[in-house]
Amino acid sequence: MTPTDPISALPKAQSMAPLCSVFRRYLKSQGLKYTTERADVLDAIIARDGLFEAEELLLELRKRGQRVSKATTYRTINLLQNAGIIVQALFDSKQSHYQLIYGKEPRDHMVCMKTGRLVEFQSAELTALRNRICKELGWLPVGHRFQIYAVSPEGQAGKIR
Amino acid sequence: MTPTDPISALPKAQSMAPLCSVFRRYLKSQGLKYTTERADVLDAIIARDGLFEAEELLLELRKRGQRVSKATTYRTINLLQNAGIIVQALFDSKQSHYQLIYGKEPRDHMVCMKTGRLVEFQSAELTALRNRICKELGWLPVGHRFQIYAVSPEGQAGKIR
DNA sequence: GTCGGTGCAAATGCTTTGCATTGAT
DNA sequence: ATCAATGCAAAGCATTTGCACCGAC
Repeated sequence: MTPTDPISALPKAQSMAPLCSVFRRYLKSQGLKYTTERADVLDAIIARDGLFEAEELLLELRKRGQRVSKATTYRTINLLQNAGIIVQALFDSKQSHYQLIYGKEPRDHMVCMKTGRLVEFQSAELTALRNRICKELGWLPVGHRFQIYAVSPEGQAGKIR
Repeated sequence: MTPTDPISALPKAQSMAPLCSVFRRYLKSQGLKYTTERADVLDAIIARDGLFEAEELLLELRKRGQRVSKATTYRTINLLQNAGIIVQALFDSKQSHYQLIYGKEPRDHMVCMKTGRLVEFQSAELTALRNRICKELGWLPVGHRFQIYAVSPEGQAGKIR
């Protein structure tokens, strides 16, 4: 798979410029403090490397023996959104789902309407199209979210339902 | 604007095969009843012809002098989702937003990160890309949701903030 | 030493539900 | 006539907030 492939496999762990310093810089710029709790939340997010919900983060933190309250976790999630490090993702769910996005191509999602299977993918073509649409309208692209609803091969085989 | 345009203007009111009969058929298939309340809710949705929230629907219904309770409105919204007539749309909002989708090309959304302005658009290219991605992976496309985050011309001009 | 941060528990607000009554087929 | 639908009010549940104490800079 090459970068020009419409669909490129996801690297399992994408090593990044230190995210924590990005967060620290954002906090400083806002006159806010970089606390251990906030660092712990970001670490837990990095450890998951994929979609997550607030409740899952709390579990991850507990598992790591890091004690961060529910309130602080939610507050930190909001800060990370403002910092442009994470974004909301996934429709059709009661709880908010988030994904790490800073410095990455957006990861798009494909959901099977029969089995519920969720697949992440990346499409350089989609990003290019998004940029073209923005350019035509005079907007400056920042990011996007793309979710496909479809029926997976298993779903078509009628193995479920 | 032609159908091959990446961005085609939205028809102001797209006349459709009778949506109510689609709904009625779905309800019958589930052993459910087509009540006046459910018809009223669907009518109100058709009248809006765009994004809406549950609360807005209630107002629309009141305006039309149709008395449907909040509970029934929410219940009908869920039925319409199951029937594939409406879907959820838009991230980053506390309330769920829905859009009429049955028999239409999906309408995509572009949100300005400075001013909050929301623009709807359609892209045939995007649908084609979606179909291609599905085909490559052996999935059957059903629909999609696409939301662009960008800065509008006004936002770039710094008129806000 | 100072503010801002944290944790707790209570509050909020959208959405769902239980139950007695009403109504579509 | 029957069985599901409605409306109301109460319950649920994810997320936010007020406040007293705590800790990073």
